[in-house]
Order: sequence, then structure tokens, then C-alpha cells
Amino acid sequence: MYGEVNMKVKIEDVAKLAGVSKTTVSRVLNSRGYLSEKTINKVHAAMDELNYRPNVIARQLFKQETKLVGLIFPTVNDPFYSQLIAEMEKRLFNNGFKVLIGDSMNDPKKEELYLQQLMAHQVDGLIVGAHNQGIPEYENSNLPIIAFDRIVNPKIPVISSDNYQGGKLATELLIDNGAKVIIHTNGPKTLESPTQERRIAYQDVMKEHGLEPLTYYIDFDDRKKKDLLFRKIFRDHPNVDGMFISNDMDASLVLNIATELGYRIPEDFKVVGYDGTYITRTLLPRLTTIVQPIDKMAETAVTMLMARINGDNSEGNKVFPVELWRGKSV
Amino acid sequence: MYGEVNMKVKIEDVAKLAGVSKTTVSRVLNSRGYLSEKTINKVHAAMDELNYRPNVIARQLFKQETKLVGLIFPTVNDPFYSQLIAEMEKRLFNNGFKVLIGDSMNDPKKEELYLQQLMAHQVDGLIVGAHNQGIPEYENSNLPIIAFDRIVNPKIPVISSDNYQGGKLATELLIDNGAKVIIHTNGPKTLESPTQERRIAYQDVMKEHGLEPLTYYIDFDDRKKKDLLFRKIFRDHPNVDGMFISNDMDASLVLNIATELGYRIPEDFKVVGYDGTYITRTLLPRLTTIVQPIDKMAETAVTMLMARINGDNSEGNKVFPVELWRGKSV
DNA sequence: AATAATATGTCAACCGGTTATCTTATTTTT
DNA sequence: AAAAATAAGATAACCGGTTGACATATTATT
Repeated sequence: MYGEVNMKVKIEDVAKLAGVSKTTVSRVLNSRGYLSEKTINKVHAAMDELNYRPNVIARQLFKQETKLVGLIFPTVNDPFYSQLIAEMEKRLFNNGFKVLIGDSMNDPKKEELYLQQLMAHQVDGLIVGAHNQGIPEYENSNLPIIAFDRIVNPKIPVISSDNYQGGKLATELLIDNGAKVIIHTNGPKTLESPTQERRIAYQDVMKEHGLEPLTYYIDFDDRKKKDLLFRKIFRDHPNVDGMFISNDMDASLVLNIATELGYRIPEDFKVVGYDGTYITRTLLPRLTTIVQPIDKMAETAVTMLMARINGDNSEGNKVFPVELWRGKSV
Repeated sequence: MYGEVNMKVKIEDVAKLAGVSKTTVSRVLNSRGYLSEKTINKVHAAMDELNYRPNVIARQLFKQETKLVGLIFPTVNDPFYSQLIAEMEKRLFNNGFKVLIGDSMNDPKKEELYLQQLMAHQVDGLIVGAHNQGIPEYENSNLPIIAFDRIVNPKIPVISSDNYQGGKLATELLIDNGAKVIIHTNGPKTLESPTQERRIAYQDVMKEHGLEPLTYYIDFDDRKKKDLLFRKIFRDHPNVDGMFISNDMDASLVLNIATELGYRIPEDFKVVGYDGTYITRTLLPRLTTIVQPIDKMAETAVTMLMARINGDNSEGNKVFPVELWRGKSV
């Protein structure tokens, strides 16, 4: 049936067996030009007999397109990014694209390396959610790129949730439920990201209510260090009665620590998270959180990237409304 | 500095600017053959000036290797797979490989499509954790493949946790803590996967203790359907006082439903999960579960794949010991 | 000074497809 | 019947690198 192993059967072998030229086989493959029924059948028969699989690499080289999209994100091992990536991957696949992933681990060096290497792999486009700045490749390249939650470059569109609204909702909810000493945690302040809008909203709302805003900037990923930091926050602010945490994983840590320290939740201490992913809402439904419409954001990212790959740069930044998930932590 | 946009600078442009031949530039690129300091500098200067990036596609075509590895798993959006994939990706990257992902969504058709397409993309190897059977491409291909938790083909090595031991630990823990009516859930029975060892251990231990084993096979992903099924289990077995659930996400669902139905945990009802991922242990530390050494398994998968890519097929199946995570759900 | 060894570099074929261009056969139009 | 349109297929150049084979220059050996 299929000869031995499919030792690199090439188009020429098919052509020889079918008694036609390479061109004809290629035409059958791509349904181009005039072809008789008879020829088509002969070629198909030969392809089947040889178990022929075209070598995409050769096609890519000639066509100057790879049907590959690179995704650069801090890590797949996170409820938010894994959901985002899964959704984008599904849609990219439906558009005929494969996905090359790069986990930057929040390391600018690694991000730059990935970027260079994915570009060397001739990806047709890029969707980035890694949070580093000042990487020159983003500046001078005409590769279609879509960014998540960050401002890479004025020419690169940013997709984000309505972070200000999210921060406002979260802070107001805490205040409305009686919290007075409310602490906020966010990513590194230096990062020029729409995410910082959450902090600004938090500060605005706090001041509006005559309360003192206090933000901690978390610029590392290490879980143990986070644990220590949160414990320190509780020590330094024994009267804290609310926190607005910029992502659900951290919020979960805080919830665990608070419980361990004897705070009753939500009576003594209230927490609002951010993201509201499938995973966190399944595993930790009691966490009150701001839900980003991840699926819609993923869909838009892919649609916009497809448009840009096709030369349509008309669409710009997109901001998505957030929703409050009423768990039991407020 | 860099001319306009880096409009496809090719090796020939560099050669021309440096006043040498293509070969010489290629040699500089690959540090092959004899080269004078002077030439090397000239070439580097030219590459910098033109902001040259080699086109990997062309190299791939000639070298017949892509430095690409395909990962086919049900989905990235899952604590277990996302951790596994993140770990493998990191290690593959360190070995000079990029990762092409494919989410099969437990759909055999999609899995086969991915497989064909990744092969067409000329990946140098494949690591699969998708759970479908009878896909012919796995049979007749000499592509290096490593499988997770499934038996694809006798020639393809399988990496798995000690599923029998895990099932035994879980069941004994439940029994030792006084549970009598213990139900087990697992993946589809038809699936010839090492995962079924968990069920066999469960059955063995139950019988050993004179208890009646009862297994539900869950062969779908839909969360709502799962919710309904679990509620039905509670209705059909009102005296159930323990469950051994084959993954932490499902265990979490059960925990939530049980709590909602008024069971006190662990007094009235005990649950043991399986996987013990970073995410579930962070978000749901109270869940008692069997921990797979995901990181080590990922490391081994990558090491074995690298060996096979280098023609060393000596290593075979690998089984990893599991550990019990003592949460508060038993 | 002749010979060998070593250093430096070029030429052209090759990887496996795609496609513009051209030739030849067949059918339709005038 | 001649001219035009349509169908079928072949040739060869091309995509952008890599590398074996070969040519020439420089240095070391006898």
C-alpha cells in the first residue's frame, strides 16, 4: 500500500509515477490552470499510492508566507493567559494558521530573543501580551502585530478590557460594603500598560470617598516572594479590611493567607480580584472579581490580525467592557 | 542606520555590501571553514548595517530540519496541560526548539488534522497527550514521538504517573478516613490509557475492603453537562460519602456542588482529586489530591524526544511516582 | 628554491515546491 | 477554411539559504 516508510516522497516522484510534469502535479495540488479530469485522477492516484505529503517548507519559501502566527506571552501556565491562548489558537486554526508559542517569563531578554526567532521563522503575524518595553524589533518591523494590555508602539493596536471601569467597580464595591482601609496591588508601575488604569481608578475612587489609597507594585513572579509580601502587608496594616488585587491568582493567595491569619471573609476582610477566567471561576467561585471578556478579546485579536495580514490596518485600539462576578469574598 | 524598513534583506545583499560572496557570509553565519578576522568583521558590519536576519525557512529546506516540535494536547486551557506545556516549552526552547501547539479538543478528527498539518510543517518531533485512538498517522511515520498517558503504538514511548499507585493511595485514604460509599470518575473506558489504572486500583482496593466499586466514565468536556451529571450522582446515591475524581477541575466542581447541597466537607463527604497542579494547589489548596510530578515528567518527555531526534531510541516507557497532597477535603 | 601545508575565498548545484512563459492540441467563431 | 479562443502540458527560473568541489594566496618545511 504505502511503500515502506514515507521516505520523503517528493512532487517529482508523483509526477513520474503519474506520467506528467511537476507543474501538472502542482496544479492539481493547487487547482490552478486547465486540467482534464483524467489528469487529475492520474495524479491523485499517484499521490495516494506514494502516500505523498507536500513539504510545506518549500511552499513557504516560495510563497513568502508561512501561515504561522507567533504568540508571545509571559507564560501559558496561568488561568488568564491559558484561556486567552486557547481561544486565539482555536480561531487561528480555523483561519488556516498554526501557532508558535513563546513564554517570555517576563524576561525582556527572553522576549527579545523570541521575537527575533519568531521573525526569523517568518511568522505572518504576532500577538503579544508580554509586558516588557523598549524592544527595538517592535519599532522597525512591518510585521503585523496585535498587543494585549500594553502600549508597545503607537502603530501597534492594543486590545484591553476597560481597566478604569474595572478598577472603579472593584473599589466602589469594597467601599459600598463598608471597607475603609483598602490596599491595591498592581504590576510594576514603570510598565506603561493600560493595566495601570486600574490603579488610577482605584486612587480616584478612594480620594473621592476621602480614603487613603495605597498601592503595592508587584514586579516579580515568584510565589514564595509574593507570599512573604502579602504577609508583610497584613503585618504592616493590621487594620486592612479590603484589597483590590490585579489578578485572580494573587487574589487567591491573599484569600488563603487572610483565612490562615484568622480573618473572616467577607466580614473582617474583603477581596476583589481581576480576570474572572474559566479556571478561577471553576476552582474559586467564591472570589469576587472583575471579569474580562476573554473570549471576545481573543476573537477580536485574531480578527484584527487577519485584517492586518491582509493589508487592512484600519482598525485601531479596542477596549472591552468588564463585568462584576459576585462571589462571596466581598 | 537601518534602511527604511528591513525589506527582506538577503544574504546576497550582505555579501555585496561586504564585498564577498554568499558562501563567505554563510560561513560567517555558521562559523564554518577558514575565515580571517578581517572578513568576519566586514561581514558583521554589513549585517548590522542592513539589519540582516537570516531566513530560517530557506535553511530549513536545505537542512531538512526545522527545529520545531509539535505539541498536541486536548487544550491549553487546563491547569494540568498548561503547566505541562509551559514546562516542556521552556525546556524545548533551551534546546533550541520552538513549539507549535495544537489543541485537539478531544476531537479525533481535529487531532488527525493537526497531526497531518504539523507533519507537513516538517516538525522534527511530536509530543502528544491527546486522548484519541486509531489515528493511522501514528502508525506509519518515522517521526520521533513521545506520548503522555496513553498507548498510541508499541513503538511510541509513554510517559505517565504511577496511576495504579495513585488510585490506590486515593482510595485507601478515603477508606481509612471512614468513607464507605465511594464513587470514582474517570475518562472514557474505551480509551486504552494508563489512566485506567487508577480505576483498576480503585476497584481492587474497594473489593479488598469489601466495598462496592462504582465508576462513572466521563467522555465529554462540557462543564454544564458535567455539573448535571454530578448532581445526578448525588441524587442517585444520597448516601455517598466519598469520591475519587480523576482530575482536579472535576473534583473542584464536585466540591462546590457538595457544599451547595449542604454536605459538610470533610465530615459528611470526602473528595480526592488527581493532578495537583500549580494552579489548583494555589487556588484550591484545601483539595486533597494525588500530585503528579509534572515538571519531572515534562523534563523527561523533552529529554527523550531530544534523544529520539538524535537517533537514540533506547529509552522506553517511564512511570513516575505520585505523592499525596493533604488538603482538607478528606 | 621547490614542495607541502594551511588559509581564504568563489562557483554552482541543491533543498522541494510554484508559476510565468511558451508550445502544442483541440474546439469555437467568423 | 482561416483565425481566434480555449485546453493541456512542459521548461526553466525562482524563493534564500548551504555546502562540496575547486582556485588562489600565504606560510611552513625540507
